[in-house]
Amino acid sequence: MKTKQDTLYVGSLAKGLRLLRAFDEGHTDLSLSELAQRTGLDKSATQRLANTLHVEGMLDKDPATRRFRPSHAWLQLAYAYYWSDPLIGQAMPKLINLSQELGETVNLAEISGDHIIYVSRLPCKRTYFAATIIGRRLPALSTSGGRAMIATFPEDERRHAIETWPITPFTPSTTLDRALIATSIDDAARDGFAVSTGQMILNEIGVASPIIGHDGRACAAVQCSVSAHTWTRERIVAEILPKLQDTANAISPAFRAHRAGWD
Amino acid sequence: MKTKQDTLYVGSLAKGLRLLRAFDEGHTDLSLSELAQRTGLDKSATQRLANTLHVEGMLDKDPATRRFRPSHAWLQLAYAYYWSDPLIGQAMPKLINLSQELGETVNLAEISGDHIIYVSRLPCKRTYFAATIIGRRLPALSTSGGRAMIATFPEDERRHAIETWPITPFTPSTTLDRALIATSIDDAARDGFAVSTGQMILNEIGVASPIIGHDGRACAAVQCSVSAHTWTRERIVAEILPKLQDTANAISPAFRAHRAGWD
DNA sequence: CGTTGACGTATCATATTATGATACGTATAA
DNA sequence: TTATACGTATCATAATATGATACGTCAACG
Repeated sequence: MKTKQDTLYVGSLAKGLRLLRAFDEGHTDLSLSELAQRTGLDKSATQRLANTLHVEGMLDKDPATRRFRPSHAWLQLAYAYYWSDPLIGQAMPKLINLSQELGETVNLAEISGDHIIYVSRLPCKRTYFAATIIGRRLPALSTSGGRAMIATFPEDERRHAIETWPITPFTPSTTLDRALIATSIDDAARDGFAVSTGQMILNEIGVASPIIGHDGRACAAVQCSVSAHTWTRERIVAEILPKLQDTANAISPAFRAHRAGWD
Repeated sequence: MKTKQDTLYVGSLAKGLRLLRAFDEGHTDLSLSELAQRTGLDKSATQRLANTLHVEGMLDKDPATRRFRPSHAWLQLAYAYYWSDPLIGQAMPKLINLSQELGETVNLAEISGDHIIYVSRLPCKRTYFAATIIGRRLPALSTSGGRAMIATFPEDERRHAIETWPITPFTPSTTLDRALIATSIDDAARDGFAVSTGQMILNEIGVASPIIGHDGRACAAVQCSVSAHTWTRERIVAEILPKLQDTANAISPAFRAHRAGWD
């Protein structure tokens, strides 16, 4: 990996990207000062970079409050991403079928370092907002999708992930004990699917089945989230799992040959 | 608007953004040379900027082919966008209900200059890929959503849009005659909804109802696309339209007070 | 098998370009 | 009114991006 003092490294561009990344769920619109504060850049630099992003259409600016916001261009980037990811095109029609058959929310998650990221979501029921939008990153160890994927890794990688990947306590019932997670992943390796309960929000049950890539490793998972108020683990395994696994298995072969070793 | 030779304009950042925008549906992964060609930058600049984007995690790079691809970070930007757009949070639960009631694909479109952009899509049926992913921009005049929105504009703006906004012939039946489009928009102004047939793909009927913002102007629309093989205009008006309009009308008041004059 | 060309990579002297301290104008609150 | 915080504008300085150039590798071709 290149160091940041390299002659092949353009500092101004990197700083501009920091402005973009300053926006997140807790920071939906930012003033110039807030932007400077969050990026650690000084006021002048922030001013110039923010203005550039505004002129280039990457940031909207409220003329009254002078606050900046992500622009529609951010969605256009997502659009380009969707075309570039070979998995999406293969998976989308099958996911639509699945969500119609189940009548429950269906997600497609990919591994992204030690997190999973939701790349497609088909909400069928009212849930909390964050569960309805794409691009959300969650610690892989705390999600059914992440566990389903890790379960397909070779022994040493799997152990390394279980021991070192991050866990954030989202709810009181988020599993912090890595031994318990190891058990859950062992189960997933044996059964071919993973389950998580109450990891991200209370009374939520997630079940996921891996999409196997070119080398036997999963790089994605089909996942389904249901409420513990209306579902039991037994009913999930009986009614949801078969169709979920069929879908994941149908996507896997279509996906092979694509996506070798991008880093 | 600032000129590009301003001291408040950081050229390197703008050039970096051009690399990002070089990716689209027809260009899912690009080599260094292709990147240089598409951006008009010389080889050295492209090399440095692409390397920076790679180091910063904005571009993935295939170690074998040395080709660049959008990274998961592009979806994270979309995630941030969703939180920042006040309309989304209001609309999402209502859109989910609507799609469940109708059993047909439901979209949320916003106006973006002279185009519309799909910010949320809830596909229920198998359709072509581009119709299932967010961030797609289409000429406003050729879409039911765009027409529904334009119909809410004051007379002069409406006429200006009809006369000057772009039209791209996507299908043989795309309406190129602006007088016909004017009629369609007049109808929409009278009826409170707009219809389009075969504009983007053949045998597709779109129907849309505007979401009215703070000043009586629409800045978004709820839209539904169905197949002409299974639907007639009459049945659409009878069965789909009432629920579609209810949804749009339910979103409008919740949305007011937000989103003043961002540019 | 050697040649050619296309491409990705690396280097470096030059001056273009970003820098950030500073000062100004304005709105809000004390 | 005064004080404070913020967005905006300017400018001399030097840090940083520039792009011409050269090198290494691979594949196609004669």
